[in-house]
Amino acid sequence: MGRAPCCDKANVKKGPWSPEEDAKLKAYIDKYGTGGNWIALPQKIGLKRCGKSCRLRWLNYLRPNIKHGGFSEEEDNIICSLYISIGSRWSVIAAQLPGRTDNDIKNYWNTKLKKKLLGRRKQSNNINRLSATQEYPKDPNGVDHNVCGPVLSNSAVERLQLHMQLQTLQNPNLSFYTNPSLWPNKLHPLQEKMIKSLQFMNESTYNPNLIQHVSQLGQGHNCNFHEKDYSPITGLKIDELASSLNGLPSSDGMEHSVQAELDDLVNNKTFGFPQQEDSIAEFDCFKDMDDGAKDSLVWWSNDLESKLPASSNSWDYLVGYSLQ
DNA sequence: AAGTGCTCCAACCGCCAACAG
DNA sequence: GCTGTTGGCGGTTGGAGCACT
Repeated sequence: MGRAPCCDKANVKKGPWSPEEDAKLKAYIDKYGTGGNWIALPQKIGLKRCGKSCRLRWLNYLRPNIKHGGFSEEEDNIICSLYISIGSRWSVIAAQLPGRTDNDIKNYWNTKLKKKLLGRRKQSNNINRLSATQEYPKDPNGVDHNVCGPVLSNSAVERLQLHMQLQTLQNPNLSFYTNPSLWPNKLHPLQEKMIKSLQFMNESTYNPNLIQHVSQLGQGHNCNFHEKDYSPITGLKIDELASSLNGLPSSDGMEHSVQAELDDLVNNKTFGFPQQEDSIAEFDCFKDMDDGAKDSLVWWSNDLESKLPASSNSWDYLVGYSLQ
């Protein structure tokens, strides 16, 4: 048995709001406020609308100081940076943009900004190919062991792709993605995984040199890594690379929740990598590692922590950091 | 001019967390 | 602690308007 509906669906009007309905709702709220109960409000003012619909109409269109359309370049940058950092948490993003609503930002992102930043050509095709055509071997228990394969979620891939473009635009010489001299001799399996994911994305944005570099490193993932194999990419935006990997599915196929990501970020924990050894062990390809190799996995997060000031445990810092 | 496809966005839907009783 | 109600949120849809053939 499902939950009771919030209103009598048969007796409520749906669809676009008329000017008269808008006027009624606005006049009432201006005079009395919402009364703390949206569900009861439409009855009080004689509107045949669902309370939720009234709330949405008020929040998105009728309340004062709402801006529609005409997003500035600065707002574009903020939206993009926050989307990369925290994903589709539109209410959080809207809170950083006075006068904008989450619905407006969501629509703007989905219809314009995403296309503007990622480009339309082949994006959907390649993303779909990535998610729909890849098949991974499973053991008899149905567990996917191919965690070294290109299995980033669409959201993670999209955010990563955006991130690459932004960083490359901002500082091509210091971008990990475009500067071969900054690549380590041997990539971490997760780095390889990330880059292999990019092979399925828009050809206009991934870096062929990087892909070639990965190919030259060999196809296999023996996962017998040693500390010396991972030269830290000194001075690079390792934090950004690591944060781009947020959303990696764990071995049970469940994606890291965005809330958990944000919590980790604001609490100055790892960027995309679990610090605890137990958590690392969840990745099947880490199971055969010796302790030293496991220890080497934390260099991304350690490097990040060295970059973050002690006072970075705040949302403001996170936003500022992502906008750098 | 008519048909078709695409874009945009207002509004809806369903899930979940918080809260009150 | 349990249950029902409400608010809040993100994903999705429907349709109006526009562009193209």
